[in-house]
Amino acid sequence: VPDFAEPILHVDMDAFFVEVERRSRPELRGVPVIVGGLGNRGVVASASYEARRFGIHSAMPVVHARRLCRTLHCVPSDHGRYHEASTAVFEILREFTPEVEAVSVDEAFLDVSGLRLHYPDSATVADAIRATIRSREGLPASVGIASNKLLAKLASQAAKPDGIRRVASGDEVEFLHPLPVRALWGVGEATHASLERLGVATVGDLAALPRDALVRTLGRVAGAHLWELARGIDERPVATGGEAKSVSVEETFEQDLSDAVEIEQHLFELCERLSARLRRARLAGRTVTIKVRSADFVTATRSHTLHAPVDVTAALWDTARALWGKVGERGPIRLLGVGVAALQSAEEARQLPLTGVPAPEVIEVTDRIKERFGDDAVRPARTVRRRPPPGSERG
DNA sequence: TCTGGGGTCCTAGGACCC
DNA sequence: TCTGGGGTCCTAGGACCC
Repeated sequence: VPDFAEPILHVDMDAFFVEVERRSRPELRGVPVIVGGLGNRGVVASASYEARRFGIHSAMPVVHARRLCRTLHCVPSDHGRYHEASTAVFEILREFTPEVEAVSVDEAFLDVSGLRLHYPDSATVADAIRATIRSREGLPASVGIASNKLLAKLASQAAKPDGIRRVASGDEVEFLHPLPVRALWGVGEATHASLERLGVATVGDLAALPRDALVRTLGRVAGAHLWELARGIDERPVATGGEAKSVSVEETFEQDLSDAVEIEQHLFELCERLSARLRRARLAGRTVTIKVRSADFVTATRSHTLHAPVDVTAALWDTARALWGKVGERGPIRLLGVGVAALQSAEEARQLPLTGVPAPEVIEVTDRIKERFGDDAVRPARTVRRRPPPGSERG
């Protein structure tokens, strides 16, 4: 049996968060909908195709989207549900082949070479995948089919919404060269601006540039990579597995924070959330980073690498507080974040004894209480606000 | 219009080591 | 007095992705 000529599939869920909401809320079908943060600083996370016709797109501030479409339905994000739906979709993909690379919560590459004894071609596999996701999960997916990841990804974009598109071997350059350079993986706003200055608008223009010129303007790795992509060359394999390299939490405040005590309380709460996520994932890490964005949107990071990996709040907090002291005065704060990198599994990372760290039994018990009754069920006294929240009687 | 949250990877300089 | 070559690790920032 000959190999498939186009063995790589890119499966991309259409308006994923919106479609998950629509399963349980029929009134959202066929109308302009966005899912996103609904606070005054929220942005669009997912927009229905009806909403996109108004010029609405991901990452756009919600207030702006509302102005573009008077009848827009705005739904607050519920990441727990999207995560569940994502798990179900990935289970379906892995029923077809174990060669699945998760790109994000709603996107994956598949190498379906191994199915050549069971299907006449990879397009038939793609049809079966789409039909299964539709019937079992009630969700639309688009699939791009090609000889490599770059082209499969671009093909799925061309297939959207709820479609399928194959780039036949031999037709790669014909498909690729008319596309705008911005469509290429790795060409963002900054690279696009640099390329525009070189007179590059399409992928075809890019392919006409000498390799040296690209490496000079974009750097060694990015330049060389882009030069190959412009020719349709992409030998990156579909990589399964892929362990997390960092874990982080961050929060943009409804109003910028100026009060030092309040800032420290938020930083502490972030350490708590991060610690809970690390332990749930059975991970610990050595490099702690804090992120601070001031009112003018300028972002600074400070990081410190410890001798031993940590996962408990107290250890994260000790380091985060010391890093906060290194940031210096920068006026009102818009965002705070805490992250951990240089990860190891918690089992191999036996922690050194640290002062102020609660006994393992205490941590285990509070984790179990939170699993059962929610994250707010047990909290350190430090995270209790000094002023009562609006509407509460005693605080 | 005014810019979320969670990630990955690259670059560049400095410290440090052989 | 003038001071190599190469490697790793750490830190800060930035581009990019969904």
